Amino acid sequence: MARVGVTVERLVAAAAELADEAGFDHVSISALARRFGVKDASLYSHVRGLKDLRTRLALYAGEELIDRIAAAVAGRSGKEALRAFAGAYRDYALEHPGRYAATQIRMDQALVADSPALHRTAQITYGMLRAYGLEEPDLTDAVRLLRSTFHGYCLLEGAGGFGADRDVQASWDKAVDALHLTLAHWPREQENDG
Amino acid sequence: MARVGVTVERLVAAAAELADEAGFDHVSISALARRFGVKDASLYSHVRGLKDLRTRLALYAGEELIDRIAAAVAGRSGKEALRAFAGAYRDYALEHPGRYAATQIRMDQALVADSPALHRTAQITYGMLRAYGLEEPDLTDAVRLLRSTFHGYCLLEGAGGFGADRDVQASWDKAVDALHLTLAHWPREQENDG
DNA sequence: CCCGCTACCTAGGGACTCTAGGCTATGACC
DNA sequence: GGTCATAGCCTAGAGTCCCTAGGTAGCGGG
Repeated sequence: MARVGVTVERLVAAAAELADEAGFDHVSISALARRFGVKDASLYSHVRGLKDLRTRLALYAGEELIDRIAAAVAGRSGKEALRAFAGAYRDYALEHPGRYAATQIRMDQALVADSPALHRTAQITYGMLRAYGLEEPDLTDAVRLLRSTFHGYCLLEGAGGFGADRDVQASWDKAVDALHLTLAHWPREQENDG
Repeated sequence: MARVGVTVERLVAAAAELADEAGFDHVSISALARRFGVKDASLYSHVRGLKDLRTRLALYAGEELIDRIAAAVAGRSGKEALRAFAGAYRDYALEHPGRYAATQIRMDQALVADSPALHRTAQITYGMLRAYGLEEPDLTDAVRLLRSTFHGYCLLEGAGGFGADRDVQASWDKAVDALHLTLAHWPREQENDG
């Protein structure tokens, strides 16, 4: 009985490929087993089950994503940093739709809390915003706005939600410009008279 | 053999409830059949299959959502309209997470094209933005930015993605204020020098 | 009244998750 | 170089789900 050499690492890497090829919700134990030429049941000695596999994939993808963002942002600040952040984010989401989808699943709060990727993400995002001179709670509000916009944009674009006859890259650039202005002129309380 | 009286309408309504209770991806033919006290196979005379059911649910939820938004926006303009739009959007997403998730699935392009809800959505959104005096392609860019931000915010909030110790409602209000300023001072080409 | 349609049924195939329990190749230790 | 533990793979089987094919019961219209 030849041993194929399945390990958790190879399993997660294969799951990542499979996610990008077939979509995140097509990542299944049996599909993965097929890919390794092995029976379903064999994978349960490496991974606790489908949920466990998907969680591992999510953490893996989250780390890849923040690595790319960190590399892009390094040495830049202000608008340059924002553009680099946004570009790296969107590129990853479009290049790796399955992995990106994986980063969005709801995980055990315990797992999320002590994930180093999450900490790095927060650190880098807050660091980037430092140039705009915001203070709490505006800082948190701004982070939420940025994350939401990036996330929503990539999801909608990936889902083919932008049907209009307008170049998406140009639209995205404009959105980033607009966000930059928003951050630079963040609404103060006295302006909040709408 | 007592007839329960299953119809497409009752099926979709039950699917909507089930989606909100158990999550969109727990909407299944068999769960629905159980709910009606009927065998799985019986539903296939009302609905072509799971995909068909989900598509119907998506269109149903999309119409509910735009109805709410239209009612909220009616008679308002500018910042008032933006706030009403945003509020109705987020309220729906939070009250009906399953239905909201349903609106985000990828559907047959043919079905999307002649969905009245989609047309109304576009109409109302562009109408709301008219107050800001934008012209194409800025108008489309602005619509995309708004949709992305609203969508991303609701998804992240719904998924428990906002862990920081800051009131989400206040954060949301601030984001809407920021978007208003963004629309009011939309970046022109000559400012795009960063 | 019975004919046809519709609403429901049984039966069954195929895919997937997961558990229980068994065999074997591999590497460590005597 | 034997033997032993364990890790890596297996078969078998239960349970869930989607979906098809073909059969039957209730209900309204001629």
